[in-house]
Amino acid sequence: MKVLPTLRQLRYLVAVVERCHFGQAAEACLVSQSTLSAGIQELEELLGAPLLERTKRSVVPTPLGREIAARAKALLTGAEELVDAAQAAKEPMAGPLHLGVIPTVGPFLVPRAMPALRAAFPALKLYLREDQTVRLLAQLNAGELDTVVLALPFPTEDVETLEIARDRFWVVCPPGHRLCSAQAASAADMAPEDLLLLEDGHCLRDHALAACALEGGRRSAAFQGTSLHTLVQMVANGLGVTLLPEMALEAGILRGLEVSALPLSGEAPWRRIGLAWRRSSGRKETFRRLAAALQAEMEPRPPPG
Amino acid sequence: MKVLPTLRQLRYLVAVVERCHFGQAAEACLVSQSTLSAGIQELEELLGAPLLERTKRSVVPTPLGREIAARAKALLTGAEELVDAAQAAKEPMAGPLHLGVIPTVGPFLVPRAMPALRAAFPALKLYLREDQTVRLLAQLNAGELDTVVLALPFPTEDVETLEIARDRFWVVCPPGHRLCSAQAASAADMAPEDLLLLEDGHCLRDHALAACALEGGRRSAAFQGTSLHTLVQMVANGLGVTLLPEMALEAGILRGLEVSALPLSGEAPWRRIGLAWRRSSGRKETFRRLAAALQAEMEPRPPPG
DNA sequence: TCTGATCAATCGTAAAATTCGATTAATCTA
DNA sequence: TAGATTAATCGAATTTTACGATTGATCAGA
Repeated sequence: MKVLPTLRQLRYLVAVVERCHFGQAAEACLVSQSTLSAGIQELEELLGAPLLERTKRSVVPTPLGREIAARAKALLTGAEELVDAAQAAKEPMAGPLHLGVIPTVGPFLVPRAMPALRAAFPALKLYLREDQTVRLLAQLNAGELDTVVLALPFPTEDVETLEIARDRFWVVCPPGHRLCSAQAASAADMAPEDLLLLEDGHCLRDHALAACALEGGRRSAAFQGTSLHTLVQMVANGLGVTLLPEMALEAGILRGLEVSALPLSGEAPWRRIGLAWRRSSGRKETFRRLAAALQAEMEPRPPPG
Repeated sequence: MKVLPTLRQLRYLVAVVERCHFGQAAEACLVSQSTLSAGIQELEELLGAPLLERTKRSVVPTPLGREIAARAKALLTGAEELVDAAQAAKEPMAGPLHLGVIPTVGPFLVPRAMPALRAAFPALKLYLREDQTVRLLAQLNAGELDTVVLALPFPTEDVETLEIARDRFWVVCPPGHRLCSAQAASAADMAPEDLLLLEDGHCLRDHALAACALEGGRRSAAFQGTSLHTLVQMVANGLGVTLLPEMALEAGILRGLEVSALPLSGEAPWRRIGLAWRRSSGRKETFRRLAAALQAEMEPRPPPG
């Protein structure tokens, strides 16, 4: 049987490699600097190789140290997931849960669903974080988030998802615009328009373009907004038309504005919203129930004005 | 920061779940029964849930216990790989290495390549194990094997491979057979023959059939042999023809027998032999060098008689 | 129904480890 | 050069870990 390092030692290493500083690492690990120093040395002795380069006032991990630290971090995440699995087996809907949401969903889903979630799962301590898809997924994989609400599909493996809503696109145009009179707008209708979209990085941009069967490459930065509210203002000022997700309309994003909205028609004129979590997570039952609750909460409502 | 179990506790749990017996598990862990018992209880207390059902003379893991044990085993494997990575970074070609080989390669590759491997890597302690592909892969993923020599492709992910040889198929037929006079045999030539193959489970069976563009379903069990030597004997007795890999011929499998051999022609009349290892392994450099050495050793030789 | 055997839990004690605070040695800054 | 910062080292206190012996429960066979 092989001699293994302890998770404690590995935690010390990860802390030091992340901070390049013994004192700060020790503080983060809630131990004294001498304890952490000794732990690192134990690990280096066990592995028979230097993991850190101590040179003139700065600590730098060796290439091997970086490699070992990465493996160590994965092990620590796995150990946490193991504990989560035990906890969730007893009480799936209890304890802290770090939930990420993309910016084109968060402001509309959170106010709408949170009260019901709080009522249904009073023991669940929900910590919310809003960011773009790629960053949320990075945090998910780093174990900093437990689960994420985002638009499907997205480019990552090692993740499981459940769909919680289909969010129809609506075309929003200024008063008097040629599309206003129609019952719906087709993808073909959109091609000649000045289409206002969010800046790069927002998945809504790509999904909106896809729903219209359009390419995004040629669109200039001048037509990019930083939030859906900004886009609506630009439409109201006659700069063009935009596509908004139905949940934004249902949240009243057009209230008090002189613009018209009509549903997008076509093959699949919506984006799919889903809940995602690490394949290795220990709380899948928690996420399934959370997804079911979100799905119920996001059921389509009477069509928005 | 979450309180984590120790790897020691997890190792105890895995040992008990695998054996359903405290005493035997303690022996396997090289600790006393009381120590192991205490360790398990610590773990159950930490996780706040029973992992084992102690009932009348027998120990059975609870569903949660099984789940936790599976996760624990993965963590332990990961920790071993971490140690391997450190060791291999210092000396890639040193230490114990558990190598699996499929039965249609082992008897021909091992005698041929071992002496050179021993000479090239004297510090490498090679432990060999011969079994069929699926079992080798199971053992590879369980961490019981470090690397495996098998035929490509095979149905598994989480594994990296390098090709080490292309092993041509030869048609072996009894003296006076209609094919004997030809320079080579095509896939079409094989269709009407009584083709003798290994029994199910040997990947050589499937790859040989594929090289002839034939289906395996209709072949009866009566035409199945348990080893390549058996097949050759059956051919010598006039029961049909067979396909042998070139490395078997080079090893002299036909010596002293009244049979003829001619190369198979066609699109890809060979099987590909490769070295495989866990994607998460810490000894990739070791495997790359081993694959290179095996490849050099298995270079085609002057065509066999 | 007893008896001996088996098995996991428990207990008390010895050994080993972990931790901390204080100190040291080295390096950098003012 | 004095002071500040940082990681390593040391010694002592504490905690953890391990062991052997024992207990209590269950089972098999007489």
